[in-house]
Amino acid sequence: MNRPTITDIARLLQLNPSTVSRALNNHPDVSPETRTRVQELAQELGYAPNQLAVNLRKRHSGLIALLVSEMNMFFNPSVFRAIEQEVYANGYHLIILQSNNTLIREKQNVQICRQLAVEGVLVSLASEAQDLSHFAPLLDQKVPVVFFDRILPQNHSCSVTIDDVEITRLAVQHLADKGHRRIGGLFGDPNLTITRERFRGFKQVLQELDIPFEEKHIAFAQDSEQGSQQALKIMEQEPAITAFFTMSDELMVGAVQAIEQKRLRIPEEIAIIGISDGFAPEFYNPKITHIRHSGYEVGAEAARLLLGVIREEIKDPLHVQLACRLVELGSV
Amino acid sequence: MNRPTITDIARLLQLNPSTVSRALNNHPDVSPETRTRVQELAQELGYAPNQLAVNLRKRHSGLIALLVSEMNMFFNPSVFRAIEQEVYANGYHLIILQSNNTLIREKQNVQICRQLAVEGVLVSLASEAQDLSHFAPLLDQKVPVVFFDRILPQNHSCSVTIDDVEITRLAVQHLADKGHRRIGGLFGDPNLTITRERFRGFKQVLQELDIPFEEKHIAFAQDSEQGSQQALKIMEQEPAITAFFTMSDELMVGAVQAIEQKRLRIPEEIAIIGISDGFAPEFYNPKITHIRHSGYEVGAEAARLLLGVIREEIKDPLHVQLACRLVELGSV
DNA sequence: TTTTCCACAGCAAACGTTTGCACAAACCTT
DNA sequence: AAGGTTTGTGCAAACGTTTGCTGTGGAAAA
Repeated sequence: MNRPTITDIARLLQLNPSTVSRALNNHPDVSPETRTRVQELAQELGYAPNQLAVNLRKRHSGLIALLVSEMNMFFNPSVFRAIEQEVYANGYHLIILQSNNTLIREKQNVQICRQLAVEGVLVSLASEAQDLSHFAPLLDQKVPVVFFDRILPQNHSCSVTIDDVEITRLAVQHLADKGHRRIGGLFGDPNLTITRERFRGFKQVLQELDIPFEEKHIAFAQDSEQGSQQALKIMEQEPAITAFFTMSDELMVGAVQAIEQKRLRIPEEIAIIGISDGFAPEFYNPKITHIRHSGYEVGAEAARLLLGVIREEIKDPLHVQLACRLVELGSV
Repeated sequence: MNRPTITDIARLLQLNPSTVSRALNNHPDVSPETRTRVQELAQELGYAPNQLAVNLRKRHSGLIALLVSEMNMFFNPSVFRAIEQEVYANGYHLIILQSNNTLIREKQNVQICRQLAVEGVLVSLASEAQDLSHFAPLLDQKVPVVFFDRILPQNHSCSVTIDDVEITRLAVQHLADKGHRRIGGLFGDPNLTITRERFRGFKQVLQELDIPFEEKHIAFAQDSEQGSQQALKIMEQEPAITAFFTMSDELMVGAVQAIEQKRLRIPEEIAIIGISDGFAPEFYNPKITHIRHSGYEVGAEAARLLLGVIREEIKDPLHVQLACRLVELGSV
């Protein structure tokens, strides 16, 4: 037995499909009597509108796309949850497209968005993306786009990030307050704005504190494993290091591994401070002191902005920077 | 400037829309000459088919839905990645629906699937779901459904799980091999089949090993926090406990917290063994011995099954149980 | 009673594709 | 040269809704 359509209901009730449609949508033009007749029969038949037809007719899809580099355990679940909730609460559905950090996939994903007639796009850029030209197909069609987390500075759409310079300032300042002056720094993919900003912040704060910046104190790494190796290398080249700053949970995990491998005690022999929005700092003993920012908030804010743009409540590109705070645990 | 349609191209080329359609779809009925003429113009205009219209006409959406309780860091990212990749590689798109573990939301989500005419559904059940009656709307329409991870036994669709009894057997056996006979057990939501099965396995293995089962050695908890409290309670009621078995990463984290709070050393004073598919066991020092199963594999297998059913390559309900293995690290 | 207006329902077109069928021209058969 | 087949294209309907417009009957106003 096939799904009933509006036309089926119309036939059964000796009505015109248009009347049935209006009745179901509570259009004022239809009498209360027919309205209930229609709605009751619809209920009885288990009628559900064919969204495909509605979409075509209304020329929209009810879809919002999330373009993301990849799902990993460190950042995304909370961001993701926030986005899904916000999007769902507003009657849209979310479709996920991963780029695996490649530009080609990101381009394809943009095309997919266009084909599916998504009504808005949330983007956390692939690390390969050096500019935003591949988003032109969407922007040309006036599809609202909001960038978050991994963004590029030169964007004319809304964006949501955290204040990367401020975040490193908080971290390094805290280390300095505790007397550390030889500070190792572990940074992520140098292609990402987020990395560049945090690195810039790091250098800036050192300068403000009159601590000389040294190349051999810092390193870039793509993941935990590399982070661990780089941390080891730093400690070997400069045994006088008394503290590590790590710009992400992944790198923090790597650094702790290296420290444990060196059999150094935290915080007595070496301190470590990170940036986190997840559970990772709580896993360790002592727990890791870190600057906390909320992935959930980033996601929620990004989704809210996007919905605002879709509803045309927001006209101009807004660049939101979320605040964060120092969480003192036992690692410094 | 609006997006060009097939009709636009037809007009420009003095052709019928149907011919253009066929040309674009490489239908053999169209001459090579017109085919290239059409395709070149399409290229030039940046034509992309209106998927909404295609969907309506073809009566499908190209969408696969993922119904999941909620995104948390412990299980889902890897499952999720696998699913997205598999689904994407086969030309479908993924839409995510969270139930927040409530039955109401799960019912709504089923309705949404029906409305959007999704072509297949992957389900990890909400803990409130006691039966599968609310999936009837989908099954009636012959929409392929595959259950994974959190399933119910009485299902007539495909399912992918891990062998829960076997997994606990491996764990408890390992503890016993190391001489432990007073073993605490931490279990999750008792409404879930996964919990029941693991609990059943736990008792069964104890019996096989001639270890008496005691109520006060075990507890159920919904999250890390509760897990920690319950572990404390167990240790206080029964100080002779020498080992903990935890059925999930969340609970393992809770148990370790409790153990650290009691200032007991792992593994000298108390052992712990878990079940994991993630990084959590690696975070600790010593790393936590655990039974490893692959979330990625679960996701990939579930997606493959679903695609098989969609393509009608798989006719009968298949119940796949994935293998797992003991990973000996330092906690036992 | 006639006019005006409103409430309600129907008609038909439209959204952009796809596809079964018809048809013409060109190509092979004998 | 007549018939049959192939090749390429067009026609029109269909997918299930929504919506501007038209039209009707009856109530209210004159």
